[in-house]
Amino acid sequence: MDSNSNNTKSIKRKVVNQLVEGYEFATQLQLLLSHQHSKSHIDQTRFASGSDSVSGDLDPVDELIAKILGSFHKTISVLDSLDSLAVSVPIAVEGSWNASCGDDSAAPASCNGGDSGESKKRLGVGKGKRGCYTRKKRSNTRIVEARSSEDEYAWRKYGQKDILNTKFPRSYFRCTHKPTQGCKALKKVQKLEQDPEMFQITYIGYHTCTTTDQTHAKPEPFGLEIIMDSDNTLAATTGQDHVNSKVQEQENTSSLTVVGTSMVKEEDNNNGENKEYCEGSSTGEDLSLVWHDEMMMFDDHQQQHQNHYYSGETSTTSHCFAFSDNDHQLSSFFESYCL
DNA sequence: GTGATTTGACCAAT
DNA sequence: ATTGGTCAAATCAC
Repeated sequence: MDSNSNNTKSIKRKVVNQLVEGYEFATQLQLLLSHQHSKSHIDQTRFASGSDSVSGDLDPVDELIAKILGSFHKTISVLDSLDSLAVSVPIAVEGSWNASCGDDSAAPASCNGGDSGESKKRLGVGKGKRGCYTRKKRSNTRIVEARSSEDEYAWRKYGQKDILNTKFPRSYFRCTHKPTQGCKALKKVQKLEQDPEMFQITYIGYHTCTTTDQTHAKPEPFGLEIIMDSDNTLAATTGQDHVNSKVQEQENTSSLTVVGTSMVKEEDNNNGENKEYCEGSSTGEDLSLVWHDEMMMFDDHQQQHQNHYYSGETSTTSHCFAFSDNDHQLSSFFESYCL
């Protein structure tokens, strides 16, 4: 166990280094972006013309993004090795995920063999599984406000419901790949009453599918602004200056901060199936993806999409990284780093 | 014919 | 008891 802890220390050191590097890149990127912004270098055309930059000009932004991603990927692999050491890595992207682990996976408690026929299956059809499921607390949710409910994932609607005191119904989606890959990602979409043009999208869990129709994430409506956890406490914002006021209001509620963070997109490929894949067990991969996402959002941001993002992952406000309190070494490091 | 959506029923959490 | 979340048959769209 001792060698293990030594190992852990050195790995953590590596992690810190990588993250610091990422942080620096991110800062640079932030500067760049704000510059571009002030030059009103907003290429909406890129969005309109269906994607990919007219990219003759591989601008420094792209370069930086690549660096950042690289940096985070390194981190992830380090964390992975940590994981394989069976060391409990507290770096955990926040949240009581473990608590909610088993999430969907857990077999319905009372539904199985139960339901010995009888019941009130008025719809007959001996399936006897209707409405049969166990509801769990899900802490790993991210709430987004966006102009469109679309994103780069393929979702399948499985329900709609009128919600008390709300004007618009809420729609329920699950990943299209659930049947084939056991992907457990879910999302709920509901129009905002104040602004019916906007949708509040709640993402629950992460994609475990190796989905590829994620084809170069078309610059969909995403453009991050706020990231909050399911409790509505601020979790992250982009590093942008113009963090919208909503965020600011929330800011004092968050103690830890991070530079870019947000939701995870490209899940870990430990395909849900057998492993309960506690969504968010955060082997660190989450983090990278998170970052990747964030970058996309930065990009989108240029398109003036004012979407709000909340997340249950990591806490953040603007410039520092933070980890769950379990990892004092890291969090204190970043706290001081950020001061 | 196949896959996606709709919709009412069912169930768990509060 | 109420309400949100899920199931799955029916229906729709391609």
